[in-house]
Amino acid sequence: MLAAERRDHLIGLLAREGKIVAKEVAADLGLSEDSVRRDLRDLAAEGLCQRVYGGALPVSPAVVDYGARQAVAPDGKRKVASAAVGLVPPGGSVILDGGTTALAVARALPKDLGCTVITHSPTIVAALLDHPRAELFLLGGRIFKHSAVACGAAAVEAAQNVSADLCLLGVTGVHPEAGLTTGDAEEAAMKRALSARAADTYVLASSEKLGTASQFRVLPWGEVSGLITDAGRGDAVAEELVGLGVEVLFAG
Amino acid sequence: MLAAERRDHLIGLLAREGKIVAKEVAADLGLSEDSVRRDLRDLAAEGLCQRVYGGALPVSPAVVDYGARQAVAPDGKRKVASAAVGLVPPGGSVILDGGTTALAVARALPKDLGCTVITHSPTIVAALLDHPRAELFLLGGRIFKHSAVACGAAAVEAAQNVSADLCLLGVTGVHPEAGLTTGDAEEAAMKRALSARAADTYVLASSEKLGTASQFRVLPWGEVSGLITDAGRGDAVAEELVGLGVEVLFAG
DNA sequence: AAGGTACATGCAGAACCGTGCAAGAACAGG
DNA sequence: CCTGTTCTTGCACGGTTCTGCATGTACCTT
Repeated sequence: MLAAERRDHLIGLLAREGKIVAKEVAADLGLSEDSVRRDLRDLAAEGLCQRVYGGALPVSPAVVDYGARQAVAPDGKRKVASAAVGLVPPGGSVILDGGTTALAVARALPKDLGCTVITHSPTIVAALLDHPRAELFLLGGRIFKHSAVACGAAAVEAAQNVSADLCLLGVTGVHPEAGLTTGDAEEAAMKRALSARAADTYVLASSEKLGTASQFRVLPWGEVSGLITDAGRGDAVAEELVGLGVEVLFAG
Repeated sequence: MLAAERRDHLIGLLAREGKIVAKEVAADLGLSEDSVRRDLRDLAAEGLCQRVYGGALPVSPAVVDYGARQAVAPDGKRKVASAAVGLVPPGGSVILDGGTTALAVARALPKDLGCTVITHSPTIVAALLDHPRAELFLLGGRIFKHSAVACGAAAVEAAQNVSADLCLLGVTGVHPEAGLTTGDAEEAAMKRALSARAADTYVLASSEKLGTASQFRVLPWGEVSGLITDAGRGDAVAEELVGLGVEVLFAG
């Protein structure tokens, strides 16, 4: 048994079983406990495991259930997200808004898609860390805890320095007359700033938002390229928007 | 069952069930009540649970998952983090670096502490979203996926617009001659930029980093206010640093 | 107040750890 | 092919830590 092979075995064991007992492993592999202990010591020094009395534990016990804790988006948002992913130009750049629908888009992005994602949401960044070919650019600023995104003057200013092919915007209200609205003035301003930096802006609108309006206007219909919704083709509000000349993409 | 594993189990149990009955747990795990009691005593001494007659309760019913979150950081980092939290001036501002040790600091911050936290790490932001009285400012820029922080020219530039009372810096190498080092040039530059914006800079150095050096220098000893480590008072490297005039805070 | 339960402490045996050392394997250079 | 060096491995040893039991005390319940 090669030393490196043994190390890999230990790491694998740790991931599978969640713990390592030096004595047991030594017996299994038919070598001395000293060697196992030495390996564990080395791994711990590299931060790959946590050495404890009797064996070792993963650095973070949470890794075991990591996969399970990814909450699934409601069906509607997932449909909208899938359709939105289709608009992202491979090799191009996209500005992703914050919010749960945009997060669904991030999660729906193919893992090996090569593109630049610009966002003011730390959550979106976290969701895309494991996309090796995606370039991430984070817009900083004061954090609005309510929606966990950067807003305010600094964030708007940071947005002035980027541009992109596409902007995917989440809103809370989509109304034929009121236009696109959201519940916070700062957020509305930020969304405007983001939209202004992209060639095309599409709005992510799961069906429950159609026909509703919030307090602060984000954009009038004239300044968005289109709307993505999971509402059916017969939906009254959607049809009204089509009548106004809005390009509506029916997802699902 | 490993001793450390048992401790984690207890913490998890406490978080899930809200209480621990020593007798039951001992029977469940098939070991003596003495061991369980000893563990509970130790946990209570670290402030991770409240010892009561018959078992244990969470330190505060409000923060049921506090202990569980603390548990994900290895012991050394947790100690360093606890000591670092003591340096944060209430009502003041602190620049928090990225990395697992800094994350441990964020998690160790009292939930109702009123202060301004400036960081280039989306992960840190996420960890502090549930601190209602903490003001968060995120420094944006190109995301380095390896360590999940914003780096590069834009991030350094963003840092120029902030200042703080304290900067808590994580590094990968702490060496008496080589100074503070890290494995990436961009990150090193970013750390320098952060440090320059704070009145005081303290380095978070869990014991396994003492005496090691990485490729890129972050700062020489003259430019840091002090170092926080969980190494013992007799540690050779720590003592050498004290001899060099570095203020070393022994957490423990 | 009394009985039972939980607790802290001390102790002994066992398990575990780090270190030093020597034997052997792998390897580079002559 | 031989030789010296380096690295790895297993063993021995002294020290540390853990564990269960016994004992006397503190606490809760009735």
